[in-house]
Amino acid sequence: MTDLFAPLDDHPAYRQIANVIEQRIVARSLRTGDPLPSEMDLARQFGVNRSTVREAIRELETHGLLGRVRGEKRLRVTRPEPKRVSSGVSRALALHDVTFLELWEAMMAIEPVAAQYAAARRSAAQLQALVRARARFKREAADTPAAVSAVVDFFTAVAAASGNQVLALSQAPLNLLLAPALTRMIDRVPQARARIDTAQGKITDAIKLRRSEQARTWMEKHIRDFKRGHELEIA
Amino acid sequence: MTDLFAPLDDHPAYRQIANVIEQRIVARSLRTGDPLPSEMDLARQFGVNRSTVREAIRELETHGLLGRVRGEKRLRVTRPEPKRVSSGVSRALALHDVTFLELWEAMMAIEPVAAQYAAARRSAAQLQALVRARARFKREAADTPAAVSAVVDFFTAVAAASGNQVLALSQAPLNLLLAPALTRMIDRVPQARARIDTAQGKITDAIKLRRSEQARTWMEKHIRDFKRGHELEIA
DNA sequence: GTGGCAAAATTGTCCGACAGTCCGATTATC
DNA sequence: GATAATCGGACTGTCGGACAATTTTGCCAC
Repeated sequence: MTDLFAPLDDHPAYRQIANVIEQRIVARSLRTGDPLPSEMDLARQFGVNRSTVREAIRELETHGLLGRVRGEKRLRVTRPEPKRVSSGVSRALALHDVTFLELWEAMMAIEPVAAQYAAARRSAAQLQALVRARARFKREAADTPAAVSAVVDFFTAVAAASGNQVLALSQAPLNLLLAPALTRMIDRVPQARARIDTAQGKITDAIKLRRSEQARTWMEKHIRDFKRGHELEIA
Repeated sequence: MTDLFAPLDDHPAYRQIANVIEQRIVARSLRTGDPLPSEMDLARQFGVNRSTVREAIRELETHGLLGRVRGEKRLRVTRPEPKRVSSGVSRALALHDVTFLELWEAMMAIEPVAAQYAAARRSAAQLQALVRARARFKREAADTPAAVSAVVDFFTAVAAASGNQVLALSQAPLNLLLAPALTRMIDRVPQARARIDTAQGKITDAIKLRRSEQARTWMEKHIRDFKRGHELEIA
């Protein structure tokens, strides 16, 4: 049944090095903001060639664990930004051909809860961001890509206002997947814009007034509307 | 407010190349399973050195867009596996110092919904996986790391059975974050194991009998228990 | 301390090389 | 004829060295 011998996978050097550095970062022995030693230095320390170190570094860089502040040359330890991480997730999901229904169900699970916590915990600045995203949607409603981007920003702002990083990071990939679906929908369903505007208004008000239950309920209605819109669109 | 001009970041060649290949993959012009041309070939096509190509390839490899089947030498286009993707997310979250409460709130949003859909849609095989994970927990309850891993597997099996890839992928990082918290808790709260066992039993039964509402309710109770356990633990 | 400047260090890219290994074709064996 | 052993080519992982462009650093004058 169970194999007697596990296949031994040889880790190439660049992967081993990446792992070692990654563990240092996760263990906080290399802390956020610390500059990384130079490539030559690392090569010396690990006893490998600089090319090998570079390949290892690329790995960590794409994970968002290393990065450089603009105009600077040396790499520093960075905290992976939600935006970067979530774009990877949504690309993965896109490649797995997720259906609109799958996306919708996940949104239905997350967004209302995020709205609820946002009402309870939003800061003034977070409310501001919400209001701005909403204003932008009103202002640029005619320009489809801009309008869609404003909707995405609105959701992002709600998630950020929830004060819960896990929710925010779980939600972020959904936005990126929503964008294309919403783009199609918003152009083909005439009443879509008005309904989005209404819902965003109600949600914003509830969050402003710290009415958790209302925020949650309106977000639910809002998301439900997306499903109706999608059904109208494909009909 | 918004800057008029975005700072133009000069993309190094290896990043540009990575982007080009990535777009080909996302656009499906390179399809899953296709072998990638050899490094030398790519270098020739892009007009750069092989070292540069290699750095580009590392990026795509860590994103899970490229990989190789064991024992094979050439890279192939791969679909990013949830496991790989979610480990990146959870590492990001860990580095952002998420609190137990944040994690718990997110679990509370996702897991009950996943259980509900699982009851409605699980296949026989998926139910099997669930039952097996549960059995493993009972069997290895004494061995803390094994028990924790069994709990994680149980949650993963529920999410998989939900038939919703988005939910599954949103849930996966939560598991990885849960593990350390659960490890501490399970050892310090005597009744934890019994309560987990009860809850898993109820959830499994509900999913087996396709009782969506019951599955959801019991999962909610189960997750709530984690919070109580955590409060007991730190008390 | 501040500003300016030249030297040293660092990154991005290139070239060439070599051992180990995988693959395909050819040849040897039953 | 089918299978097994063999061989050469192709490819990857790693190495060493090199060079232009740019950043960082050390130093000096103010």
